[in-house]
Amino acid sequence: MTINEIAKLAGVSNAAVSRYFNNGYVSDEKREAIRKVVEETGYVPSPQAQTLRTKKTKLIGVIIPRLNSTATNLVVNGISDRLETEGYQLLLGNTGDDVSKELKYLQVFNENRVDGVILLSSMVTNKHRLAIDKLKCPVVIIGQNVEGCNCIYYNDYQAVYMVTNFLIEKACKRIVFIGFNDADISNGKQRRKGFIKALKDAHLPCEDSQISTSDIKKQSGYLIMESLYSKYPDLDGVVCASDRVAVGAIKYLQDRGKRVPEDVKVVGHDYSDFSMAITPTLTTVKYHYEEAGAKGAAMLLNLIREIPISANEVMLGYEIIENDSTR
Amino acid sequence: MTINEIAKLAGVSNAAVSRYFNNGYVSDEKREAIRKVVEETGYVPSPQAQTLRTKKTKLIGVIIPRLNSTATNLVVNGISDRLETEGYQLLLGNTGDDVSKELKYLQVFNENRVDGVILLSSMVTNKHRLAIDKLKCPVVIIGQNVEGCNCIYYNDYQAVYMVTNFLIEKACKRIVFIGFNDADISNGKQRRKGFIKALKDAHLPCEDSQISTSDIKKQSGYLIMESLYSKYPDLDGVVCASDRVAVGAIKYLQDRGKRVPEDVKVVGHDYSDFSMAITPTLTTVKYHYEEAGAKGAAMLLNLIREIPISANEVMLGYEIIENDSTR
DNA sequence: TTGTACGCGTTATCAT
DNA sequence: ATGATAACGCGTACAA
Repeated sequence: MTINEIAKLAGVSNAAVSRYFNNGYVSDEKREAIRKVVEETGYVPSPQAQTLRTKKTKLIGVIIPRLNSTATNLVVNGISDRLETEGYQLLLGNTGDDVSKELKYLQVFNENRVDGVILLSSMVTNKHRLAIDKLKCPVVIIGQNVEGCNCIYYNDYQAVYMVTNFLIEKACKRIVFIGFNDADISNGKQRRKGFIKALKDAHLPCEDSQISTSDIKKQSGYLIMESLYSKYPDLDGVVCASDRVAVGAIKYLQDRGKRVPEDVKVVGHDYSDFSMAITPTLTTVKYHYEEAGAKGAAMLLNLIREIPISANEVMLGYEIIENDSTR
Repeated sequence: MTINEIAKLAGVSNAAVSRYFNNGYVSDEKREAIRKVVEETGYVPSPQAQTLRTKKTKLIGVIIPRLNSTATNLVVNGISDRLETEGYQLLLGNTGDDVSKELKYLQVFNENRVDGVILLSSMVTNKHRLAIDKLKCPVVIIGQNVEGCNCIYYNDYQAVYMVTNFLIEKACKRIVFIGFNDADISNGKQRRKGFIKALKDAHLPCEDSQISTSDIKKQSGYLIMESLYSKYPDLDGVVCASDRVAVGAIKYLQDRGKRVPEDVKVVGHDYSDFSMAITPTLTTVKYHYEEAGAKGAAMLLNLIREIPISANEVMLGYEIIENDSTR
């Protein structure tokens, strides 16, 4: 079904049908005739032919490492909700944790495939920067502060600073930190820095060996806690860079006969589903992921429409959710 | 950058460049000349113009209720991995749990927007069937057995039957079931049926009030367990249709002074992240979601390529993951 | 207000 | 093996 067939059926020219769908410079009678035929046939204009003419795809490329974390899910939901109301669709670039594919997708999305790109990368390198500069469409990065790029990110640094302070106020004296390993994300670094700053400001002991890193694997929270505990049997506070790790840590402490929160207070990060599921319920830090997605989408839309945006780098806040593990 | 500009730069005709990218009927010297120019310019053919000619979009529409469950994530990962290797991309239709949008997306995807559609619907109604029949491209449904449609689904019925038996073999005599509410999914029905059949086959008591349903909300597992316990203070086994509900149920039992698994054995469903995180670790049923995504994608590719497929309806197995909550 | 005619970038047909 | 050219479905400048 093409625009010409519709035109013939409605007894008008193809131009009239085109106008019917776009600017709308059509007399009432013809409009009605067209409407009827369109209704009957279920005709929908070919988006590819439209793109060929207009250079607009109404598509947004979204590059993600993998759909396996609450954070990613929420961000994508936020993006999707915002774009959907504007008639845009998401073209997914799932890299399966393969960083080289992030670059590949940046290239694939180049030549008029999408009107804009949202990148949820774990780590933006110089190669990324280069690929982004080559892009002909606007790009928004979510989750990291990359200088000179449009981005939405979280205040990891301050969040960890505050949550560590939170433990300090509850009279914790020997606090340890379980972060991400170095291969991981810049967020990890910020979180670690926040932890160190909080201890220093409170004049509490802060040795390198109080800080440990983990893979995001299953049992590692348990094992890391074991190692930390052997060094600091007097520890009374644990800050974890993720809820998953916190769960393992708590489990080790409990197996060891320590009571949480009476003997040791524990906080996690990211407000995952476990936080309410485990015993004791886990105090955690909630980032505004869905909002980040929505804000990123809104920023991208403005860039596409060449509407001036108020800020290229937007930092979002966080929220400390207090539960039983610190009471 | 267009194919004509490349042709001019390489000193050949546009047809030669086109052949270079497609069938490849080009002499070695010209091939090399083209390769060089393409390399230098970074030229990529316009997918829209290609589609206009070939009627192939290399896009697969994926309709999902929302990105908020492990199941959905895994299925989409499975789809994405399989399609990516074949040069297809995912066009996401996130309905935000609004069923009417499923129909909308089915229509949006119609007129040559995608080469095929994968539908992860919570419940396929007659309206869905109608919309699917109208589609000009093949459709695969994942997660439900819909007669006459291509689909991949799980053996919920047998899984619950087996896991209930599992409790029976461990000498449970009074087993209750917490399922989904009726508005939800056909899966819910199958799971309930499997439960009833297992009890009947074992000649155990099976009253209607042993079977309860829940929303997928936070605390409801806790509250439903409370209600069931008041009716059956002698209960010694609980089958839950989701891990989330199981967590709430266990919590209630523990608060009530019951020991899990010594006094009451509990099993969940879906092998979510909590299953290993809580105490006791949760025995659960794992469905092969990622495999379902991959198989669905493979089936769709065959349909698109008009390769005969061995079966239109594929049922996948499951796995009982035994943990401490039933030991 | 309406219709004709051209061009968007590509593939495919047809001569050569 | 190669190149000129028509055709895909649409939007729009232009003439009417």
